[in-house]
Amino acid sequence: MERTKSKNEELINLLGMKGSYEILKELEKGNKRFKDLKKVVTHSTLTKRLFELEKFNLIARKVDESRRPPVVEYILTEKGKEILEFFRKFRE
Amino acid sequence: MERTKSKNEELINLLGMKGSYEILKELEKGNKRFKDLKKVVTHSTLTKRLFELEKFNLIARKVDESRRPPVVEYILTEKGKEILEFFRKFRE
DNA sequence: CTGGATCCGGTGTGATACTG
DNA sequence: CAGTATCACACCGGATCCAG
Repeated sequence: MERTKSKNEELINLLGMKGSYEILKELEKGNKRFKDLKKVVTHSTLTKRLFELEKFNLIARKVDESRRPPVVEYILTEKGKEILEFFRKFRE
Repeated sequence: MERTKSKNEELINLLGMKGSYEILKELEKGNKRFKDLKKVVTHSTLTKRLFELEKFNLIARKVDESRRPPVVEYILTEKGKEILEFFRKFRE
């Protein structure tokens, strides 16, 4: 019964997890920093989701190392936009 | 932080839950009965998913009452097909 | 500010037993 | 055959504390 999940199925699981959709929607409005995204999801959940969303290339990290402390921005990728577009279709 | 989820978000959650994708893919091959679907997911999980998938009109139940015991078939709806189509796009 | 590590409680999952 | 009920367990999410 246990099967190895395809990349596709893992992506679906990720989208279903808490915070994923909220983060993507927020980034759609424009690039956001960690502290901004915390308004939308919990700290620990945010940490985990950001890591996974980046792994699937739905978001990208932009780090400015020249600043102290470094400034990190999260950006919605094209793939991320596509996914958001799709789910809009199923609104009623 | 806690918000009431939109129908759309609930649908995403459902798709991310265990068994949803497996059931839809299986029904894509043709109508299936409860016992057939058990090959794909656990008994208890199957019960829950079928109920929720039907609630969102991704699948439909067809019952033949004339038979003893009644024969129940599950069918993939148009909406269910659309969803499967989309996720195919994200294959690599 | 941007995380990581940990602990703890709630919830989905799985196995099993039971019913019509 | 097609479910329902129950219970134990694993895992996810939330809160808190720590670090660069």
